[in-house]
Amino acid sequence: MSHTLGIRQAQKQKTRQALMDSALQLLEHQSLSSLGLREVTRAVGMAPAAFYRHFTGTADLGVALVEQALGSLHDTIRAAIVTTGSSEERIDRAVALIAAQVRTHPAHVRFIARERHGGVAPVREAIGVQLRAFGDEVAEALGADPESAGWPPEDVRMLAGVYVDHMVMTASALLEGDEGSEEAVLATARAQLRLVTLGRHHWLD
Amino acid sequence: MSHTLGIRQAQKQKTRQALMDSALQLLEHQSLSSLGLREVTRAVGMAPAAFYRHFTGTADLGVALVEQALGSLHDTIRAAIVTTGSSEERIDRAVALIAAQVRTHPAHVRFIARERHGGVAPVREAIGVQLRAFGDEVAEALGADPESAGWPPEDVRMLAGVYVDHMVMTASALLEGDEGSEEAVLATARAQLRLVTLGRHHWLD
DNA sequence: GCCTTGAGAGTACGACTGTTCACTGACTAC
DNA sequence: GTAGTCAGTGAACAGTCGTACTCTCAAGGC
Repeated sequence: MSHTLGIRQAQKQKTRQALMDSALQLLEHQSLSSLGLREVTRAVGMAPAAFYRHFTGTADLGVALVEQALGSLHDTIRAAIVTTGSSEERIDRAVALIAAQVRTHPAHVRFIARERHGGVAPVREAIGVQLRAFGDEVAEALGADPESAGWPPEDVRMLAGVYVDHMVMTASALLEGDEGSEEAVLATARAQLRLVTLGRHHWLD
Repeated sequence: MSHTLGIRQAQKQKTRQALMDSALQLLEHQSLSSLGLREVTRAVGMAPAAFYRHFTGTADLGVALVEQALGSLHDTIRAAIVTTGSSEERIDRAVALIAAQVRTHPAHVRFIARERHGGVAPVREAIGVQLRAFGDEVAEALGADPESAGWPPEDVRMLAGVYVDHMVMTASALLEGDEGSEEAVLATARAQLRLVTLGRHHWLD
């Protein structure tokens, strides 16, 4: 599949990426429904009309951004679930993973948090699909865990939903707080996961 | 304090409310950062310049909407926490309360969910203040509960945060799903609360 | 090597935006 | 009763917006 693509295609993908990067930067201080097509092209330094060579409109660009922000995260998350160790260690690793993701890709995280309930329906839908996919994958991983033996599948899926929601909440909490409060947010996140883990241990009592 | 206010002031408050109502309606399909001042006045049927008699801009209007959407909810939530009964009964009542709130004021709930991480900083801040106040109030109510005896205050506050976050998540989940999936969302919400309650029982083990 | 393709430039269009200003006329204080 | 206050009007301002059009010219297929 990785056949070398021509100079032309390569250049097109490059400017497409430039459009997405500039858009992501502009979205730091506004939401997608107010992002102008001209605004993006101006930031990249090209004519407005050229935008249409890559996207049908800003909504389309938003969907592409969702793909980029969440598409590559599936394997990472799946791997995080199946790590071994005590509950405490696994919680630490999961929270550290979220913190790392927020630190390395803050703009992507902000975009997802902002547009998850934002005003652009296709983008909302795309994020919903991705998060539901995360939930399914986490549920599958949890189902394989011996601790989930005897659990009804819908309860496993419910628990997976808690983990995914908590991940999103923690990520956006990290963005909102000033950088000094990072450790406090992470400590709360760990405590919350401990609470859930405790409930999980006694679910079938 | 309830001294009859003149015809003039009454009329002003009336149009102010009309502006807020129209804005809320327009915000059903877009976010605040893309809401135009002219758009709102057009919906109300008055001249654009008159807007400034009531708000300094759309951000100011948004903050007023936050106040209206969440300001009156404090007593309701506080009352919901202190109800008696078994854990199961209390969970049912809490979830029913959320469902009722979403059913009676869907536009307000959508606005809060959308702008909580939206592109307008003052509005984000106002929502954050209100939700933190909810958390504090819930924490205070939880602290009075005999079940929380021996809990460190920060753990009580953490638990309160879980409840508030869960409330917001459930509310927005109700909005996203089609009306047929309401009972499924509520069932999941109840299960999640049961999980947290279970963890709560064993927190000090 | 030539012919086709297509990314991007440049220009122009009408519609819409936030903000200002002088104004009107119903209410209110005295 | 009269003078002043002030919510709302209507016109005008300079910008910005999305979109359509023709044009250019480097890359790629044959």
